[in-house]
Amino acid sequence: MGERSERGVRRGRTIVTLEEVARAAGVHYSTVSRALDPANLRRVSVDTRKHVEAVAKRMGYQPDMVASGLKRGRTNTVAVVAANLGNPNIAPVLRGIANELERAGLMSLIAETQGDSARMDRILNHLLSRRVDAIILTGARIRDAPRLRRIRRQGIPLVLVVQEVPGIRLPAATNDDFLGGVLAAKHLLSLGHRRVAQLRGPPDVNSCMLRARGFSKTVAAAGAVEVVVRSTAPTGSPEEGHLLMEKLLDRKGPRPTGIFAHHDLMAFGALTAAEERGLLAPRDLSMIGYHDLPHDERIVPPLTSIRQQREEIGRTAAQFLVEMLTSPGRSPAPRRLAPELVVRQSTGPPPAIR
Amino acid sequence: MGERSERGVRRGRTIVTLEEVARAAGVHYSTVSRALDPANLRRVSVDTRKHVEAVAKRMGYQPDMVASGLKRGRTNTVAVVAANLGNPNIAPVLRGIANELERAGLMSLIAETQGDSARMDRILNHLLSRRVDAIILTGARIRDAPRLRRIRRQGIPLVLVVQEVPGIRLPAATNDDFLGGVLAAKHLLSLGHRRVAQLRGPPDVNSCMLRARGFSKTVAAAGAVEVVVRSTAPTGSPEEGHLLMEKLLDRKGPRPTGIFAHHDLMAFGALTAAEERGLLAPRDLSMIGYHDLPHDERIVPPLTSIRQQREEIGRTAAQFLVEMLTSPGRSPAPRRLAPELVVRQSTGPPPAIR
DNA sequence: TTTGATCTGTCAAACGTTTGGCTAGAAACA
DNA sequence: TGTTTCTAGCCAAACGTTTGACAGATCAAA
Repeated sequence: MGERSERGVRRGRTIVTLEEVARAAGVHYSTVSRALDPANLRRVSVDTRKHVEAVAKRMGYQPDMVASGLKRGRTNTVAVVAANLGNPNIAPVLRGIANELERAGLMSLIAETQGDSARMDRILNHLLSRRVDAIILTGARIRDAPRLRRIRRQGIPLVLVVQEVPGIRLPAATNDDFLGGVLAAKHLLSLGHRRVAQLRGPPDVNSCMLRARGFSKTVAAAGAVEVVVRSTAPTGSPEEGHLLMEKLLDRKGPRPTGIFAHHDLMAFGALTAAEERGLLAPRDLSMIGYHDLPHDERIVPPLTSIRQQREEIGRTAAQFLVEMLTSPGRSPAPRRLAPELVVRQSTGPPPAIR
Repeated sequence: MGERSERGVRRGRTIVTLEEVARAAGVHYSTVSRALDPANLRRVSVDTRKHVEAVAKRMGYQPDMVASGLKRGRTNTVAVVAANLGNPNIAPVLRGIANELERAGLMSLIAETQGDSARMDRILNHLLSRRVDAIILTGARIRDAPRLRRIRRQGIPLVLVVQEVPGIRLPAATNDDFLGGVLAAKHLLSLGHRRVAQLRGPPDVNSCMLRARGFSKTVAAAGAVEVVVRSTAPTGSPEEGHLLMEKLLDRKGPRPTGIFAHHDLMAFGALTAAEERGLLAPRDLSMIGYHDLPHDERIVPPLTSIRQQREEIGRTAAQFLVEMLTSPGRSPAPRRLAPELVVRQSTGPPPAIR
């Protein structure tokens, strides 16, 4: 084995090793290792264990998880890769994940891709290189499929959250966005709207596609008319909502009275665009958003929206992961949690029948 | 050295090691290590380097940063510990940090304390155990001082961001919150308000204390009257703003006409509370918030607020860190970046002189 | 020819753990 | 007493890198 360092200082940091604790406790360092490892109860007597624990505590011993990780091939760390931390939707999901993982003795560390594929690649490579035990990916785009396949081939457990990616079967915990679209449509239809429209999110985002499909299908089944306006920009910003709403209002023919915006922020912008033409909700049109952001209540008019079980979605994803880690080979089936309609004042009966 | 594993699979993960690349390339594994390390240019011929690189690439070699970290005592990873990722203020700061660190070849990984001291301790211990190269802490509370001293004693570079902690001298990049308070006061005073009040954030948050001080001092210097209302709850939520505003309006005597809320969300709640009593901004009172959140424009009335250089604050903190890592022993002086007043429609002249 | 010097590359010892194997002694059993 | 079975603890080999020490070529200079 050879000589071991006596200094206890490395790169300016005070570091106390097993060996040093062992010397102070008068036992072999492997005994210290066992004494401090709850899984190794049988190999060390109660007295020794107590003694070693006391010495370790006194010396401020902190196990080196890098060394441990190297030996064990496991780091007890899970990486959560998020697309955009500015998205107010994401924090509760991350919290659900972190809390559930902590219960399993795992630590979650978060990285942000900033919606940039190149950065996502760098991050994923780094994390693989770091030998994290698993990866949770939130906000994956449809175009990320090849990337995900590559990761999965490495044999590392991978779970999606918030966004599924069609064409690649991975454990995923998401909101049931198809149902979300259905709920939005049903609400407008039940108020009497017969001419409706969607302000769509980006086509590369699976959840938006699902919302759109759920909405359209429900509208069609009821025999109502959907006015289609193509989405353009890649984000769910107020600016985009404004733009799409203008496109919609610029169309010839009778204008739709019920609008479903795929994102609350888009709804904000759309409401502004409508107001600029003298159209007020809910008098002249009804607006329903998506996500139930914290400010929906404060804006005028308070926005009807679709609420998701954000924390629960995160927790579910974490549970999937723990399941995969404890029984390798398992691959839990994707699960979609039901959203809920939150009615506020931005929706009402259409002007005709008022 | 002994036999090395031939399998290339560990815990279900396909892992290719230096040794395997070396065997395939027909050289010693130390040569592979050197060939792939840009710092070791001189020890390996161009031909060998090219050959090794090709083989490594073909085999999909990914260096094991756990092993490397153990040997080098450095992981090229910086942990960013955030109090609350739901705070819309924080994402741009994190982005500034991540982008600046990436330029220095460092990766930032984020953990969230959820405002819980016990969790913060667990996270910090874990990170120290992980041997991260440095820690950036955002949103530290005043009561965290002992905790921070403990970390610093371990010799790990530690930088504060967004919040300084009085009584412990650490490199920190923050908004100049004293100046923020001054700006808010000056704005109200210049509109003609002579009777003002603050809806304060929690006293355990240094930046709120600074805002309060800057505001009070400026008001006093101008000979105007500040009506004091004690803060109660520990968060900057709309509910708290609502509560404090009610407390303020319940007081006897002439009511203040200019209100400075320490957080935009508090301002939202306060506006609602005022409206419930028939008081509208800016007609009956002026409201100025803090943080310039994205929704300030959409609410009614659009909120006058104080804007910070969020990304720049993050970048500055990261620069401090890089400086500390490259020249150990250095401890950059705290830096406070100037905020900016953003005037919207929630402020105007007081009713008396209207 | 010797003597260096310069390049390339190999050897092997770490880094701090974990863990199978081993052994000394105690306890149990015949 | 002799044999077996436990128990508690030590020994040392890994885990995959990095890196100082060393050595075989090659080449130039003396």
